[in-house]
Amino acid sequence: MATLADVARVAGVTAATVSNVLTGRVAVREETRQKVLAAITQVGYRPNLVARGLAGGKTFTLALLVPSLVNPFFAEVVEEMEAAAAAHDYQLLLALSHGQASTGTRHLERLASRWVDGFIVMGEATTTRDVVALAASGQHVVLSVWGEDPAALTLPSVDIDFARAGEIATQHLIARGHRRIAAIVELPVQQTRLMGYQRALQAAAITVPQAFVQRGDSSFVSGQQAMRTLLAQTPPPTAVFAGNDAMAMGALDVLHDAGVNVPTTLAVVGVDDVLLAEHTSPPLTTIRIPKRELARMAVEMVLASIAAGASSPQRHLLAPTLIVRQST
Amino acid sequence: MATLADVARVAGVTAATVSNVLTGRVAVREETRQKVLAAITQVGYRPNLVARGLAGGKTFTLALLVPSLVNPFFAEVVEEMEAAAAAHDYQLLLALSHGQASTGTRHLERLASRWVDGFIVMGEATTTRDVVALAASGQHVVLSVWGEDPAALTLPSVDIDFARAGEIATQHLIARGHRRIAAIVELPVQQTRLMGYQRALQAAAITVPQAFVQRGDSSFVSGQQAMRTLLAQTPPPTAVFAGNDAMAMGALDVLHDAGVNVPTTLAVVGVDDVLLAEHTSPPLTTIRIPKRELARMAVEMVLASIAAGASSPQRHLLAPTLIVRQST
DNA sequence: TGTCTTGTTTTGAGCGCTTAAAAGTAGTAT
DNA sequence: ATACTACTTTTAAGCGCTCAAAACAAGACA
Repeated sequence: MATLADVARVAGVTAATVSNVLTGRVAVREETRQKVLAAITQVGYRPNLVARGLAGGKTFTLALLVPSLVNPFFAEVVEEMEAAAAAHDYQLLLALSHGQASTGTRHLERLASRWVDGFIVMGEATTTRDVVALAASGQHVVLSVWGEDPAALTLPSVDIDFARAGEIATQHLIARGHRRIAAIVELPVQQTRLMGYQRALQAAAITVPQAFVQRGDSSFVSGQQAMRTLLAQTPPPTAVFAGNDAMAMGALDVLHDAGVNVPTTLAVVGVDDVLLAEHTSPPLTTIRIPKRELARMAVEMVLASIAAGASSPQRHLLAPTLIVRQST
Repeated sequence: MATLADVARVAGVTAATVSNVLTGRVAVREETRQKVLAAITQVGYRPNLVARGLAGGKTFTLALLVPSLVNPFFAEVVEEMEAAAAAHDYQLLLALSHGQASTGTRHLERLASRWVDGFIVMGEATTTRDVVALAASGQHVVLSVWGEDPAALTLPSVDIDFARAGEIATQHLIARGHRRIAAIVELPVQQTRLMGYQRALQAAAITVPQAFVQRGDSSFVSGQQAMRTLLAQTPPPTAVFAGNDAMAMGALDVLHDAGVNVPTTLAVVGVDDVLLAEHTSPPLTTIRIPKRELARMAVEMVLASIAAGASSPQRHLLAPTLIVRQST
């Protein structure tokens, strides 16, 4: 691989001049510039980013620590983050905790060895203690989808207003005339959605039996089970708010098999707006999460933090929107 | 951030000695070793991997170029690759082509600036020309899920035997007594699956009308459309081989709405074995792709290539397996 | 003709680490 | 006491690039 020195030799100048041409930091006579440019293409020079990183203290790399890619939510957000980073000529170093905070911690330790310019840590892929320590050590960290940990409040973050998601979903059901509204949520992960659900009910002065709140684990199967339990109650609910689309789809499946008409007899609303939600029968009413905005904002925030040299602990809360289809 | 020199000062030795303790390349007296180790924890030293990369010529980073993460197949494979890489203390630099080969090319160019020790390029995320050039320039490249391009045959690769997938799916349908077997495939991407389908038919001396081969784009919706077209034929097929599960699910959906009994009147088999395949009604018979093995092999292969200094152009073809459920 | 400017290029140090070779430091054989 | 060995540690030269400061050139000005 050709180096700066090679280019310099061919162009008959010094390495510094070539560097000046490349960075544009210092003016270079046009004639020399052309000579250097010609030499660059002649020897097929490509800058060594490692050397540049060492000399300049910047690697143009962002570390992204995420729990998992099997979860399509994260997969989609990561996809967008990559695009956003690439748009700023940044590369993404991907680290997955695979659902284990200890794995996330280990990754963070390796990454902290002055590798990357900034960190985006999502979905509690490690402990709050770790990220706070990381930020305290002078690294640029942005949190995303981080839940309610008060210790994390000092760090910049961009989150989804999941309480609002639960609230507008439930408000929608109420507006449709429902009063016996059940919920299927995974706790503690979906705690805030549940709170939004409860807030909406309270605002409408509606009370529901304790057993109307069923727990799931965000999977299709758990949605099925919860729905069966809800159907067994007397009287059963006339509407169900599911914490995510997978569980909502499980519920739809059970209702279908049980011959319960959706939405006439029982309405269902989910959260996520996954691709398949449009194609269930009936098509699923759901809450759309602004994943793209989430991704872009997170990237912009770390980059801004890096550019500014310090991070202003801004906290953004992105609002979800209701997508009405035929399940309500 | 503390440096080697800081540690050296505290331990009362020279930087080289600290380096020797760290790398273990040269023996160090036990007493000195302890002093150095103590100094390391005292100053909270973490090696600067950029500097190490520059000095040692190895960055312990692998570049992963993939078309997209929205496709759950890639998401899952990337997840496994990350785990495999991490197990070898390697980090993954993620680059997505977002379905555009030109984007992939651009990524490759940046990455080639001596950044990474090796490359894994999947799903034709760039042109074969690019990867061949990359390998020719001395980089360690492993291809995966690369289709049939003869120009790529010189490069090491690990692929899925998709022809075999189409074949065993079709053989399964034939064994179930079907003879009027249709196919829904995305071309050219799923060309090999189609070939496997045709091979199985031919081996059983079965001929089907031209119109039994329908094209889709791997989406749920395209599966629906293709299925409607197939149902309109007289006589319609008694079995359908779909190139992936999403299209198979679309087909199931149409059959369900049309009141066609599955599998009695019409059998359906997909490819992928996505999580949801187990939960369709009826549960989908499909072909499972060994994603984990694919991921692990790809990583092992680049690492082996890096370790050896040269790449042996091994080509691995992983066999898929039939998962029989209730749709056939 | 000598001194300033202004514009352009070079010098040289340094980023933090690795590594081969040189220099010490015993301990053992002669 | 001297020469050899076997260990340990240090020296010093990079890896490829950036960047501030110095050096140089040449035209402008007095």
